[in-house]
Amino acid sequence: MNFRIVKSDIESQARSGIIETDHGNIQTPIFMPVGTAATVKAVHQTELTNDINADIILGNTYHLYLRPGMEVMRAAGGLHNFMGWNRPILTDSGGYQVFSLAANRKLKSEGAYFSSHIDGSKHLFTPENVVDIQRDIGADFIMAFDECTPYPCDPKYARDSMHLTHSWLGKGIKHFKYTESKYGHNQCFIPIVQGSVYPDLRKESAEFIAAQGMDANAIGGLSVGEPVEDMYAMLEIVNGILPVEKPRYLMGVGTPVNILEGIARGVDMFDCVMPTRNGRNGMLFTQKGIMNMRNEKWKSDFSLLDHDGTSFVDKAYSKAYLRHLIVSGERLGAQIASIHNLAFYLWLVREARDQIIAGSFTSWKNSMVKVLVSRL
RNA sequence: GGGGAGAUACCAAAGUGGCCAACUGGGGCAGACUGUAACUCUGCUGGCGUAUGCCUUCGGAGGUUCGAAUCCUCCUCUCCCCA
Repeated sequence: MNFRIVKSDIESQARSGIIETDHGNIQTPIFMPVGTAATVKAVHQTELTNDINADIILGNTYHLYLRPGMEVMRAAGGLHNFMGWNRPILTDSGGYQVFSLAANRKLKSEGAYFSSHIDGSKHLFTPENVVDIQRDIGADFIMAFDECTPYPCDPKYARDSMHLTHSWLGKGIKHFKYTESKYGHNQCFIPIVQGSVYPDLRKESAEFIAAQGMDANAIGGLSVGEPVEDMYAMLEIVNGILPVEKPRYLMGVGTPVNILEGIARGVDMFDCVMPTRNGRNGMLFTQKGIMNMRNEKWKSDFSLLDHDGTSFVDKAYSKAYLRHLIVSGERLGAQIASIHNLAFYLWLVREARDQIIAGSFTSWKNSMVKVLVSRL
C-alpha cells in the first residue's frame, strides 16, 4: 500500500490524496460503505461500482468468521472472489462487536470470549487469531483487535482498556509480520487509537500507535454517544500526533457533518452504517438536509426524489413513490434509499476532495454544515 | 315463518355495575438510528396548546342506581342456523 498527498488545505488540516492498493486506487478523503456480512445491505456490487462509485467497502471479521466461516472463505479464495468485488476491502477486527455485544462478552488479557449471536456457541478472539481470520478473508486493510470503550467510561476503565488494546496491538503486529497474505495481494495492518474522551489518554495512545510505524492509522472509540465537541477535540489531539504522511481512518463516523468536520481535522477515511441503516429506516440524506420519507408530507409529492442527487434513483423515482415503498415495507424502498444515501455520501467526500484541491474547502465546508443539519 | 348471536374509538377485538377515556393487535402520525445481532426500536393515536385536571364517548331513545360500555324497556341495524 502506498499513500501520497495530492493537496493539503491551508486553512485546515484537510488533505486530499491517493491510496494505492493491489485492488486499485482510493481517492481520499473517502467514505467506505459498510458491507458487514459480505454485502452492503440492499445494494448490488454493480451499483456500488457503476452508480455510487465506491472505491472501497468494509467487511466484518466477527460476522464472516461466524458465517459462512473461514473454511468457506478459504475455499472461495477470499472475500473478493466470494462476493464478486475486485476493488479494495477493509475488514473490521470484531473489536466493535465485543463492545456492542457486551452482554455476552468476557475480556481477558489473552483476548475476548464471546457467544455467537447466531447459535450461542462460545468463541475466543485473540489479537493473533483475528489476524489469521483477516488473512483468510484477504482484506486489503486489516484492523488490529481492540476494545472500543463505551460512553460514558470512567478514567480508570478507559486507561486499563487502552493499555489492554495496546498490549493486544503488540501481539497483533508481531503475528501480522510473522504471517503472509494468502491470495497474492498485499495487506495493510492498521492499529487503532483509543482513550475515550480523555486528552491525556488520547495523547498517550496516539503516541503509542504512531510509534508502531504502520502504513495507516485508525482512531476508534469515538461517536459512541459522547458530545460531538468531545469527538472533535479528541480528533485534534490525536491527529496532531499521528504522522501526517499516512492515512488516518476515523472508525464508524458518521453523519455528513461529522465527516466534513473530520476531514477538516485531517481524517482521510470514514465508514458508517448510517447511510444504509437509516436509509432502510426511511431517512434520506441530501445536500439540503435530511428527509424522513415516512412523513405524510411526501405522500403526494411527485417531484424527483432528489433534484441534486447523483444516483440514477434520484431521477428515476419520485418522493411519493419512495414514501409508498418505505411505508409499505417494500424491499425496493430499502434499496432505493440505500443507493441514494451512499451516492450522497460518496458525492460529499468527492466534493470535499475537489474543494480541497481548489483551495476552497473551509468556506465550502462551513456553508455545507449549516444546510446539512436542517430537516426537509 | 321459527330459533339464536351481536352492535365498543380509523379497522379488528377485549371489557359485562365503580380500579374505564376504555386491554391488545393492525393502521395512522412523529422521533431515534454513528467500526450493522437492526426492512429495527421508541412515543403518541376522543377533545381541551401542558395536566396526578376538565369536557364529550362504547348503535339510538328512555329507565334503574350514589354510580352504567356493563342491568331493564322499546327502537334501528347486522350476522348465523332451521324451514
